[in-house]
Amino acid sequence: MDSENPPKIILNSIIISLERIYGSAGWWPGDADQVMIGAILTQQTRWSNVEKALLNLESAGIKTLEDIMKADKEMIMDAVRCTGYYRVKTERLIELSMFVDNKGGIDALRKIPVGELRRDLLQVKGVGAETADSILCYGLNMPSYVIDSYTERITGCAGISAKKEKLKALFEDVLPLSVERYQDCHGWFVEYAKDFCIKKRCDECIVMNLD
DNA sequence: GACCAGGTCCTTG
DNA sequence: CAAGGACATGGT
Repeated sequence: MDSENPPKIILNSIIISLERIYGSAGWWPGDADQVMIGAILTQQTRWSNVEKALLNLESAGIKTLEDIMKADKEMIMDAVRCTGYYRVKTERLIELSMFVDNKGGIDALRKIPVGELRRDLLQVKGVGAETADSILCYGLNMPSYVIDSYTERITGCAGISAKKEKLKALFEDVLPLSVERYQDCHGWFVEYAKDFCIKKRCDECIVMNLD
């Protein structure tokens, strides 16, 4: 499409179009604990399944990472079964909980510089780039842009052939340094992908029809 | 019944 | 490094 234009120009056009369609909306609900738990559970799974699992956990009295550590493992597995990969996800929840506990709790995390905390999070088994950035951006309100496969698909479709790591840098370059902005923008890409890239076809795609 | 979902880790070439 | 498999349930 606009493949002769620089990536920054293309990305700006997409973002402007998406904002016009979706406006802003609190896209990932919940406090820091709920976001962190959800960030693990949503791996390779629909959000509706995660919502069920979060309710299951709550019914079992598990609402925080601290609760995860104290809970019976079988109890956690039962609650998160509906998100798939429930054995590995249970282990990942426990790993993350222990990490946060070792750091002194969530309030202590907020005092760590975002780049440093991101590196530390990536050391946790089961926490990859997207999960780490989701935790930072939506859970702790720190400016770390989240790239997922939808974003890679949409930008690729628009002629930006960068992989996830490069895309993160590109988005953070183009967007103003604002957590709210990062949160909204990532949400737009996911909503857009769900609305147009899957059910509908590419000829209806704004990305392919930028003016 | 096939195919995909708001990934990540581990093993191979 | 890139590619391929494993992890697993639920919805269309």
